[in-house]
Amino acid sequence: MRAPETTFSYPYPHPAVTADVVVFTIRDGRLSILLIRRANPPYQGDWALPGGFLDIDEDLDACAARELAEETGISGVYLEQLYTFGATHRDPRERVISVTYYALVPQDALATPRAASDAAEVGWHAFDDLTSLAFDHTEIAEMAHRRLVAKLDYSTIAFQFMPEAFTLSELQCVYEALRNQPLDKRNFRKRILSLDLIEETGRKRRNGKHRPAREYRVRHPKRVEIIK
Amino acid sequence: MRAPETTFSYPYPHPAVTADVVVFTIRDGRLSILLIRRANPPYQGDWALPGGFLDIDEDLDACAARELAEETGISGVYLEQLYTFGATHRDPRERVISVTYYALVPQDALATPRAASDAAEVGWHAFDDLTSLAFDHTEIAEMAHRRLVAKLDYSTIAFQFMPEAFTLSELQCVYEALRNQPLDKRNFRKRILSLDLIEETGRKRRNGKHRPAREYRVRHPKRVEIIK
DNA sequence: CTTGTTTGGTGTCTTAAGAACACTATGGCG
DNA sequence: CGCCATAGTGTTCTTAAGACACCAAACAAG
Repeated sequence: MRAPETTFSYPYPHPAVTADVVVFTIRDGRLSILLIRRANPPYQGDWALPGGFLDIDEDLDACAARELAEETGISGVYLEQLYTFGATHRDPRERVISVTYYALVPQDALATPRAASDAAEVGWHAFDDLTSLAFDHTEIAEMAHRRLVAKLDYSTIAFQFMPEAFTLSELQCVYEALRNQPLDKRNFRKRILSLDLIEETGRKRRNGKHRPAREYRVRHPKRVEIIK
Repeated sequence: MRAPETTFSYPYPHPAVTADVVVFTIRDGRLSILLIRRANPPYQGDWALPGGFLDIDEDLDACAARELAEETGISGVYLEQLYTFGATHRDPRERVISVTYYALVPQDALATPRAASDAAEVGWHAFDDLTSLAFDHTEIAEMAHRRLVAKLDYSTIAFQFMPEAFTLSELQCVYEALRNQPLDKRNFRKRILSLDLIEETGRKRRNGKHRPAREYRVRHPKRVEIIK
């Protein structure tokens, strides 16, 4: 932290710049996002997206990744720039330009959110149950959702929600949660397998008193490709 | 303009924010973009995208539209936010975050670019012939191009290049210039007409010593819809 | 006024992709 | 050993996309 008497001066007014992140996962078959309850004004007590101010010598992507790690303990996940919001009075304190990102966290993820150092409340919320968020964060979350759903159809982005090993039924659940509609099992498996993006691990998953399912893994887990 | 002794101070460093615009049109069947030759350092004499600093009480979209109008005389065209570039040393003077946009200008457009008040050189350049631009503007232009080509397939964005009245052959030329490949005339017309987005004006266009072409207009010229 | 040249305008068949649809297989449990 | 729950598998039909060739209208030239 800087000494309080230090200031930074410019010949023209400059806005502040933040990176804010919409963190998605699938929990119990429902699309959910990670929110932080604000400890201070403005919007004290409201839920908000994780994020924070850009360091002056830090790239935008790095800022988003750092804020995500600091505030939620999540790192190493898929992170993509979404859109930049800068309406003049979106933050009552000063002019703030928010460069927003969205992140996708694998289902299982040990990624149980750890509270930030300042012990703010952090938690997953089903996307469909969102009440209104701080600032313009509701609008941001909705745009992230539209982008995510759109990308389902022409990229391999859904695999970013999967753990290292998974079954085809689990993968289908993810697609169904995102599209909010049931899919035909045979058509789904046919299409996914024809893409040749996943392979069998050779193991089986026993998940109850019924036939066990084959386990699969993604061939290139970090890659998000455009398909079709 | 402000008095030079005025300064603006903040307890933390703030970056500058600009809006820069990739302006596309189709000229002589070739995709072209509008560039400005820089009159001052850095990159003096190089070609750059139109754009400039955000006013502190101005929305981002308004800034892009204003800079476009001021520097090129173009207004009232399709304008969409593209991506935000903020690498730490992309501008040698100070930390600058560039919120980029792309604009589409109708073919005919009286939109002959008028030079800005400071009489900088402004001109159209075929996209395929671009040499390297100032700052990271080459990268920005390439991303805008990728976005534009992608949107061709799932939106009605191409109509933004068309004048009020046009022929199907002209429309096909636009698609061919953007996709950089010839299209089958019959299949093209079948698909376009089946979308029910254009209608005949009733007039014909005489364009030489051959059969005249029917004129069409877009039903909702300002609307860009997602199709399929 | 006939002919040639140039671009405008049209339909059918083939092929590929997506949608609909129902039964057998395997393991756990009682 | 029989029941229950989820895993796994092919075919048919429908729809969209791609390939492909000729006649029409205006003008110019002779």
